[in-house]
Amino acid sequence: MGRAPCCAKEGLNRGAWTVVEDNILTDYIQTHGEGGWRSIPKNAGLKRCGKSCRLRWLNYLKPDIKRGNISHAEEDLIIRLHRLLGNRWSMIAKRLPGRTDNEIKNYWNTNLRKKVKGKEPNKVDEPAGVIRTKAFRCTGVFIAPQPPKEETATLDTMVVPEEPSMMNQDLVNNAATSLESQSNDGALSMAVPDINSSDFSMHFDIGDHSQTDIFDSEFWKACNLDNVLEEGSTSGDTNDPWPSSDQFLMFSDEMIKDWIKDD
DNA sequence: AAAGACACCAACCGCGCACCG
DNA sequence: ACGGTGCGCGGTTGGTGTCTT
Repeated sequence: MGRAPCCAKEGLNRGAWTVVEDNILTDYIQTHGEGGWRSIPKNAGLKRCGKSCRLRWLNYLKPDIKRGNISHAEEDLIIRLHRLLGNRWSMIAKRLPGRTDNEIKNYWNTNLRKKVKGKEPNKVDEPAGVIRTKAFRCTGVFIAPQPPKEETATLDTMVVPEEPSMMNQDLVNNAATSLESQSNDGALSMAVPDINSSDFSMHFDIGDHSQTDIFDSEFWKACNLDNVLEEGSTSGDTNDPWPSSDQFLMFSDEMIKDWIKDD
């Protein structure tokens, strides 16, 4: 028995959406909210598949969608995240507010793939060392101190800002506590560092927690890393939260190798 | 100016997962 | 525990615009 199609294909419009269809869908969702995609075409009077409606809304009509002109900082972040995550476009998109997975995927395929391949000729589409969010295990995270000013941060440098306002001892303590409390199997441990120490660094084992868990974790929030990104914005646009290329949170190759180590 | 090649990107497709009864 | 349903994801396709010859 095959899988039932998501909707009957007969009598449905296909291809590019018209302005009228866009308006109908927008009006309907603004009135009734997102969700229930399968029922939207019928209720809104659209001759479209529910999936198609969802895609159109999420990738094009949604009000907070930022279109076009992917900045240098965004491009930089996409490359870095792709290096970490591979083709996990939705995860990458989550770190780029206003950008959709489809847009990032297209941008990668049309612009960045060539660029990255050119820089790293031996790379395949899915770079070695990407974090597979399900199959791979992340066993440790190491946060290194900020490099000296004159030292240019590389793709392999993970940076945490020095300013106490962004990351103070309380936050670090809270981060450790919150992340540990999220570990229900006791697999996680973390040494709380002294951030005033000149060789401040944090290293902790995170057991079976995935990359997704890290991004969504209280730890990430407690470390105020999203604010760190905002502080680093270089575009001058207050809606553009993205930092300059030397201010990103990155993971060293060593860490990545450790994460993907098959145990 | 015309035709072919190439680039871009919106949309489609099929699969897997989560949820619910 | 199981099957059905809805949703989200990543890969792919195809239409359209732009560039090159």
